Amino acid sequence: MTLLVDGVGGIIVETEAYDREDPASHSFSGPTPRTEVMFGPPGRAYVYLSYGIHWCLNFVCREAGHGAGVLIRALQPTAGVARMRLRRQQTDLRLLCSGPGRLGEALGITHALNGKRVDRAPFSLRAGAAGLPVVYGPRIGITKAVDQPWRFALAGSPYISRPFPKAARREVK
DNA sequence: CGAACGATTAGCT
DNA sequence: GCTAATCGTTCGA
Repeated sequence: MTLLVDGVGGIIVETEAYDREDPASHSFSGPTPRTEVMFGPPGRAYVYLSYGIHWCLNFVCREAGHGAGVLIRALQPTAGVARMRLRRQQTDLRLLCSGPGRLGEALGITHALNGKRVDRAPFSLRAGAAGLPVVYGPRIGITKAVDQPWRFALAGSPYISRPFPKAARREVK
């Protein structure tokens, strides 16, 4: 899909899934002031601060109260590129949104968007091409549940945050 | 109330 | 490949 925030964004090329019974998920230990949005209705933005520095964007998934989400890890920039370059102080297109923190900075994600519906302004979400090859493998930067292959990406995209292991699986979605 | 810990990135080796 | 930067959240005392 194509994700825009205030008209700025691109094609989602990398994501990770997090679920309630998942030790790597913020929702694992139940609702807290930080994670309560994850336990609300689906289709909302869950925004959290990573390492005290980076605002990261997730979409709340599954039924209300479940506590699942998808971390948006990378975009192929297509809209508002000049604005993203300014925000990121970065000219290389491939380094604009290739990682959840970079993406957050490029799209102007802050805590103010936490809990907002992703089908309303300032968000825009639009379906893109179907039938593209998807690779999946281990998630990045976690220490628990490392065996869950819940990182997904558009196969061959140069805009993902890190390469996949050689053994990564592939399927057509 | 204090301390440890990150769903990361940038910069250097 | 390794590490500092940096601060809200969480957990134990």
